[in-house]
Amino acid sequence: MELAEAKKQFISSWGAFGTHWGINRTMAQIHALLMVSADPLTQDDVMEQLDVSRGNVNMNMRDLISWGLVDRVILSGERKEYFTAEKDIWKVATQIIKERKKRELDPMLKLLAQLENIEGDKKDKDVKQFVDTIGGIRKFGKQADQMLDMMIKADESWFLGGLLKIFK
Amino acid sequence: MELAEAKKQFISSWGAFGTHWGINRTMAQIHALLMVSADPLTQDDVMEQLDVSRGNVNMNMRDLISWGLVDRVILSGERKEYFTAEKDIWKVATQIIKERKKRELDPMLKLLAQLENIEGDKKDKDVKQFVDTIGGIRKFGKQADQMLDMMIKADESWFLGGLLKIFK
DNA sequence: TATTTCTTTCAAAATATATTGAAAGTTCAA
DNA sequence: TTGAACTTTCAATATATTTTGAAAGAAATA
Repeated sequence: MELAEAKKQFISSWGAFGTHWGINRTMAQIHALLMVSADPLTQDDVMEQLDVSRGNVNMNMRDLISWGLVDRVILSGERKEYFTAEKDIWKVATQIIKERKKRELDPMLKLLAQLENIEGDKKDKDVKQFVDTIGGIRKFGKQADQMLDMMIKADESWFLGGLLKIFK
Repeated sequence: MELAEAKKQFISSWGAFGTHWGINRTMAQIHALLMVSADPLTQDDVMEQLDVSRGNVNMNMRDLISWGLVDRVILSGERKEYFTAEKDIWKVATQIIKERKKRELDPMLKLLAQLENIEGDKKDKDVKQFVDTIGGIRKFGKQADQMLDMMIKADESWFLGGLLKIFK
């Protein structure tokens, strides 16, 4: 397979993959394109290579920056802005974990804590089932939260090397 | 807060949460409803409590069953079908991991393996960047795959108790 | 077998999400 | 300043996804 063809396939698959995880296709594709590009790209480069509009690129690029996955780069002597993506996948993963935790897990845990304190007879089977389910989810969520915090602080070699031995 | 109000809030939040992870709102809400219901429910129960149509309930219920998160239950002497959800959140999580791995991670790893074998001069910086990025993602994906396999096989107490000590 | 009860299907409609592109905004060099 | 080069915004449009509901299908009962 040629480089150009392989790039296309990767970008397309990364886009489809993203849609299964609540990320819009174009955003995932821009991310994929930047990850496999050796040099920073301009908005026009991205527009051309992915065949999408200027506004689309601009908005999704901003979103990627807010996720901490893409950076603006100013090349000296150049007027245009360039964009580049973190290519170390461990850093990408921990960054995504960090953001999703902040945006989704933490608020969910907050809500669950509130819901656990409902009024009503704990002997009632409906009340009991509710409290048990919410309690179980919350306990699990808290453990996950701690585990993810540790992943964020750890470094890649820990994940690649050490972890497996521990699990055996 | 009353039980009814708390249930509503949980169902609504679980639905919103789902949409951030590529799961449609109604499917997530049905799942939430069944998780906090002490007894199995019929399609009509779900239609009424979530205020959605019969067809919608039917299709999403089928989907939940295919994910292994909901089971059909026949109550003896009853004509109607009932539905119930697994309430142990550890089992829910491992089931979701198992399915997503099969549906998404495994095919992605297969593709990455193909993409790594591109033709072209490895000295070329574009070729090099592509191969490096794809290789890094693949290596990471394989480790994640193994780690998730172990989680699937492990039991909840391992996650709740043992893991944390290991991480220190 | 006919009738009732319940389940499934799927085309059409409704809704939600993503995309476009032109206009407005900004920055910088001359 | 002016205007060329570049970026951002956002209402309108297009696309994708979800939902509805009525009709068809199945299964149990009389």
